[in-house]
Amino acid sequence: MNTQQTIRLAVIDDDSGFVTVLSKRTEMAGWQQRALSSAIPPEELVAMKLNALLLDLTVLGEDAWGYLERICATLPDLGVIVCTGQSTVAQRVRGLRLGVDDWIAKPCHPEEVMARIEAVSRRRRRSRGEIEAGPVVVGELEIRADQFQAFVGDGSLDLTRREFELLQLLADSKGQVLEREAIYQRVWGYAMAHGDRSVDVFIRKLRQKLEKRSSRWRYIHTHFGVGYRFDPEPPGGGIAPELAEEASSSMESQADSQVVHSSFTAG
Amino acid sequence: MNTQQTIRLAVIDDDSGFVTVLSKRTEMAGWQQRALSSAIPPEELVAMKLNALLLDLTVLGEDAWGYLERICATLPDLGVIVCTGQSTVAQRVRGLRLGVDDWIAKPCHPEEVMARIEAVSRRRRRSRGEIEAGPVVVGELEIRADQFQAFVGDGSLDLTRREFELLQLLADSKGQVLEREAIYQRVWGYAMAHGDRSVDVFIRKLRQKLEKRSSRWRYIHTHFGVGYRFDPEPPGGGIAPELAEEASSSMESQADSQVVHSSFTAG
DNA sequence: GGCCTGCGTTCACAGGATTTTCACGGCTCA
DNA sequence: TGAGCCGTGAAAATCCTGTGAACGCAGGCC
Repeated sequence: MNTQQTIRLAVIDDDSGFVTVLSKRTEMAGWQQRALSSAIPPEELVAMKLNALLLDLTVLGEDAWGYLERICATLPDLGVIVCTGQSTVAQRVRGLRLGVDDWIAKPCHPEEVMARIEAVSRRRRRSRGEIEAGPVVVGELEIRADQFQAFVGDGSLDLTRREFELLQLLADSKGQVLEREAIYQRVWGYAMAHGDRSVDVFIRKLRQKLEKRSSRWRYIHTHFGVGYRFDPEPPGGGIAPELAEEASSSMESQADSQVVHSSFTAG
Repeated sequence: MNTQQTIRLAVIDDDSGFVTVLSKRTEMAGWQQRALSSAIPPEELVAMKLNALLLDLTVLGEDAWGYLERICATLPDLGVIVCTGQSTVAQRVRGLRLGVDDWIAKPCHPEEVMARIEAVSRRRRRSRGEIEAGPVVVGELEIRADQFQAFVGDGSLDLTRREFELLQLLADSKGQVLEREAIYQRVWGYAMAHGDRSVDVFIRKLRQKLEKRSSRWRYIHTHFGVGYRFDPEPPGGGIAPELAEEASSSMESQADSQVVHSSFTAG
């Protein structure tokens, strides 16, 4: 089950011997490694699309904890591994609670460091779902990821990049309620800032382009206080609004909630 | 967001001193811990619905590696942490590559062990796109934490956020009597003000949406002067005690029918 | 370079949905 | 039987979402 994965790794460490030895091994393993001599803003790390970040606390200097915290908050999907020569239990606990994934004591063997990076990165396999397959069809909607285009019934939708990625995510998670934070995380690639309304705005744009008439939204449903759910109503959907409420439960049981929950058994 | 996560942990270790100390801390943190003296089949672990498994390799004896491999294959969503007194780099690398998430050297500080378990669970959860656990099924009720949705028999319940979180807590504590303070603490995330009736109001809302009208409530039972208990079975003495114990999962039986009060660490 | 255009982001506000509070009456238990 | 507790309906307060519009930025064009 352990398919070889290509890992994009950045190392922040001034111990050039260690970095050199490690980079040789990672290169042999086919990883992409980037050596950084000092801390760089989390925003720049976002652009690097890393799987993992290995850093020596001593390089960070004064604001090491603050930096760690910003990193973990901004890039919750990034595997963060700290290595230090000396550290106390309290420090390690603090770091791990802050969001660090692993904490290694130096001196350490490159092979073990790599194994730990792999362990931490294993999760990436599934999280950023590989979405290359054939066209996705949901109701009257058809999404062609390869062509970067979506079609609804008669014509093609003219979607911008973000709109398309959002739609793709929604359609890919048909039937599931997605939290705003999760949407933002997966479409934008980093954590949502407090008070950010971008998701809402893009949902509106999508709705405008996607849905015909608007007594009730047809594809994108709001879950108050939570997020949004993408689900096409049963075809032929001429339910009168006042009847809809009565009918909804039985309706949904048939069409709506065939939502497969493959959740636990990933087998 | 909500409070810290409740972790369901099993420990396979014969070092009773270590296990005892750890269990005290985990209990204080509100985790559910189960101590096992020897390896048990992966299938039985599945039933425990664990977040994490902490094990000492030496307890496993001969077939330690085979057992580890089976565990990791059968329960890909379980966080596995190995702790050993002595180990070589090769052993650690082998374990980590096999699917083990973290490898800790003994002696180790309980607090750090817990922090590492948290880190591993956090990561596991993220990898599934914030999926907490598989669908929880209680009687005719099914709760999908990942989707913020609950289904009862024929259709899906339309629950608000608080309602859902309350239901989730209740179902997760099936059979236990929960004090109002404890409920409030764990759903709202902070202490309940004197005279606050919010819990009662939300219990009513849940009952309205959950239960068919009948003389007695079917799922949520009131314990006068104490709180509420969630149980699809008839209250008190519907089934014989020994059967009841058999029926509930082994993890839950230990806490079964005992009052849980608000001994939660604030913050 | 300067201008135009399209895109993504941010802001403010109104309308609604949800949550909290309150009052009253029925219920439980000593 | 009485005091305290719980269920309930509804008002009040709070919070969330939909929406229009403005802003800043980058790329294309003259």
